Amino acid sequence: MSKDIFLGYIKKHIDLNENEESIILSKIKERKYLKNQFLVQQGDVCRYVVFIFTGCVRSYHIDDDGNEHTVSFSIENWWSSDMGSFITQKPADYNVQCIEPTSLIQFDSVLMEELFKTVPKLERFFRIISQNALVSAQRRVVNTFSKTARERFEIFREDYPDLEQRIPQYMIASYLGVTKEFLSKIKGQIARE
Amino acid sequence: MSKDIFLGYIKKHIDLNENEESIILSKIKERKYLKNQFLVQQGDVCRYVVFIFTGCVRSYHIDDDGNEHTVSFSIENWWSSDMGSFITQKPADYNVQCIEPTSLIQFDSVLMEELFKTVPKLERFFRIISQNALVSAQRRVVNTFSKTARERFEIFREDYPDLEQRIPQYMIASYLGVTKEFLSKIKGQIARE
DNA sequence: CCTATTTCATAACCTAGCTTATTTTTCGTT
DNA sequence: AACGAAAAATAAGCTAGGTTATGAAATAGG
Repeated sequence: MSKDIFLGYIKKHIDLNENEESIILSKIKERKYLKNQFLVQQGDVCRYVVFIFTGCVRSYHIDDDGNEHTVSFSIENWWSSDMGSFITQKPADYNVQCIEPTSLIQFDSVLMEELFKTVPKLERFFRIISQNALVSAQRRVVNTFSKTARERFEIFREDYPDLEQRIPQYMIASYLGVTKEFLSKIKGQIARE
Repeated sequence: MSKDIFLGYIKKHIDLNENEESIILSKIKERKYLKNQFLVQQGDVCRYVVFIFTGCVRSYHIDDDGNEHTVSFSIENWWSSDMGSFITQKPADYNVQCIEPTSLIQFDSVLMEELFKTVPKLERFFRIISQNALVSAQRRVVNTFSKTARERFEIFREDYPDLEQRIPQYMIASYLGVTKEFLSKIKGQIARE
């Protein structure tokens, strides 16, 4: 059952006894979204952190010129949220949108604080998760500066194996920080080799 | 005294009783570095997370072409480390180097785990710190894609008020993701307005 | 105080990646 | 199956930012 996958994921990082497990399960909610539905919209306050069972979710920012910039893709057994908005409860900088039908587990921000009080170990869990996310965000900054668009595309393919087949190309371009036209050119180049 | 500043900083995020304070103080070490000394060198394992009292520290990666890319500057009352190396105890991706004489507090990775056991609240503290750092790293990715170099320079000036006067310009360029020549051009432009 | 080294400015030329536009392909809907 | 809309390919011309080179100014040591 899907909640076992979820607890299993947490237990990779911290130990939980049965009591703690049931407290956690009582505070979370399983939920399904259709393709294109939003978990958060830029400007709204983000109320949830989610853990994804199946499907795929994209976080992206729309800038003043109307261009989209993808912050992350989240797939099976990954987390997603607008963390800044979630922790401050201020308006979100990002849209978080399903690009496939998605089933997931939801952590409400209020219930999350309660959960931290009753199961303080979860602080450790989210510390570890957050540190890992920080490390990869920093690596992405460096890659953006030190690698060409083509190299970043190849890194994307390694980081997200076969996600390329599941999502439109313009989203990949907006993740790499190039235009869709230029990504198309890169693919042409690669194909011709 | 400087350790009070340090505890005060922690107490902005979590409450500590006197006992907890003294446990923390017993596990940390105050230390001074000279200008240009390294806290970590790329390839070594990072053993410390540090909290800076005075001075300034820069984290940067040297890529395969020998170019430097600055990940972050850390000044008074900020944290610094190669987080990826620190938590995995694998070789560091970054150099962490003092660009001024610096006095700081050091958390050793082994003592840190002990500290988490005796003062579990600290998990919460580092969760919050890490989430904040994550949020700003993600914002930096988006800015890199959505803003011009000049706009990023202006954001740098806001994010790090008057740091510009303290450090060489080529380091700022490597933080913005441009060459020092181009940053010099930008400054010329701004001056001419 | 003087010298050597590092840093900064400027400028000419070059290229990765952007813009705009057109055509083709794919996909969702009826 | 067939239509319209979204996505992808391709290409010509353009620009933000890189490269290379040279000289001037600031710093650090001795």
